[in-house]
Amino acid sequence: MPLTVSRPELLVAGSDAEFRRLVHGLFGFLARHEAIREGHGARIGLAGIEYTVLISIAHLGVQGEVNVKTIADHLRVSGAFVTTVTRKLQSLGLVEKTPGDVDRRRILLTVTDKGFRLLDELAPSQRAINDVEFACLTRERFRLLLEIVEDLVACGDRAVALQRYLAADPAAGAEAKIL
Amino acid sequence: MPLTVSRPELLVAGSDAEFRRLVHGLFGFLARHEAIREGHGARIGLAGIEYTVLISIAHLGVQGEVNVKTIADHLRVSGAFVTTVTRKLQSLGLVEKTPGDVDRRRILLTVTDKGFRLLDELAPSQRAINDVEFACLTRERFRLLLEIVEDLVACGDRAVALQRYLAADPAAGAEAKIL
DNA sequence: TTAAGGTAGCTTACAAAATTAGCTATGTAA
DNA sequence: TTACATAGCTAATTTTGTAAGCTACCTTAA
Repeated sequence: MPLTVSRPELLVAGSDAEFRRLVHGLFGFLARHEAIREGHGARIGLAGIEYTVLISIAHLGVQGEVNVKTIADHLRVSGAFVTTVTRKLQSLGLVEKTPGDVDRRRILLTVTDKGFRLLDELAPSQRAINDVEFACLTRERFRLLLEIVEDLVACGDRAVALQRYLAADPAAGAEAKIL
Repeated sequence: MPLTVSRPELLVAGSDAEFRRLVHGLFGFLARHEAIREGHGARIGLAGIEYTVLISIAHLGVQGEVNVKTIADHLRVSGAFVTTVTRKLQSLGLVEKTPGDVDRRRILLTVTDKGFRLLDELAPSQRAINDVEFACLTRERFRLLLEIVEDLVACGDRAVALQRYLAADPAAGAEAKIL
């Protein structure tokens, strides 16, 4: 098989196997994290994504106004989907949707008292489970990991941009060999 | 808002904001990685998941036999979905599906010459893009990150197990406070 | 100031992606 | 054998995204 990376820092004995193990590990961890979200939701009678939307509204609400687009961007799902999920949360009495005062295109999303009570109820087991999920992080590892991940996000953006550029170029294959 | 973790190693000035930033960053990076997979696929006329299945069959094939379940487990998708995608790849002449010889329930998946040619053709730009995506990884950071991620996967499994245990227990809320 | 064109946010209706459930065939162990 | 487990497939269902349309807002310029 051809190599999937060429930077020598990422090759071990000329092989990209370790590199691919890293990527696979990242996906594996995220899959577990999603399973745990699903479980948190189940504990309070919600689907994983419903719980995630609810707690996101609550957390983002601390720092400012939250509308449909805020949540869609934060969770990387479509706005239409946020419309659907928040309507369900509204019908359950956990979230309120009020037309914005300053900009009436925006729908202001707020968690109701009932919603907060539900999140409070969940918090103890959520903390216990998160503590186990991240038990392997020492203070130093936590600091390092956060730093690396934020750098990776920035590099990811640049990689997406490069890909877009190469896709536009008809002779991109040849060009890629030079890069 | 109640805290989502309680380990002091993960709290900064009594706040879990940095911790949540880490989790959000991990999801953000993976989203970019998926976008890049989509782009790799597009370059060879495949959807992202089709490209991913194709290259997974090729890579896993190096180490042993690959069947539908192998891929489903590796990519964490349902077996039924792998059935669908591999049928498409088969109809495109990129993958061969042959009933297993020793166990006739298993369907042996192999990449055809045409499939390998496609992957070879893609490889240069794939390498260029991956090099950019992971440009921020020094040798030492790569080593550290791989180590941390594999530990996190193991902790994730334990967290899922704890969650299952707490879900089964009616008085789990109280118990979680003690943990 | 106000009319016109453009943009942004939300929703509705529809389409696609992916899962679950149920079925058949094969393998395994009592 | 009989019973149970596993692999893959098909069909139905659920989940999520896309496209179109509506309303509200924001320029610009007459």
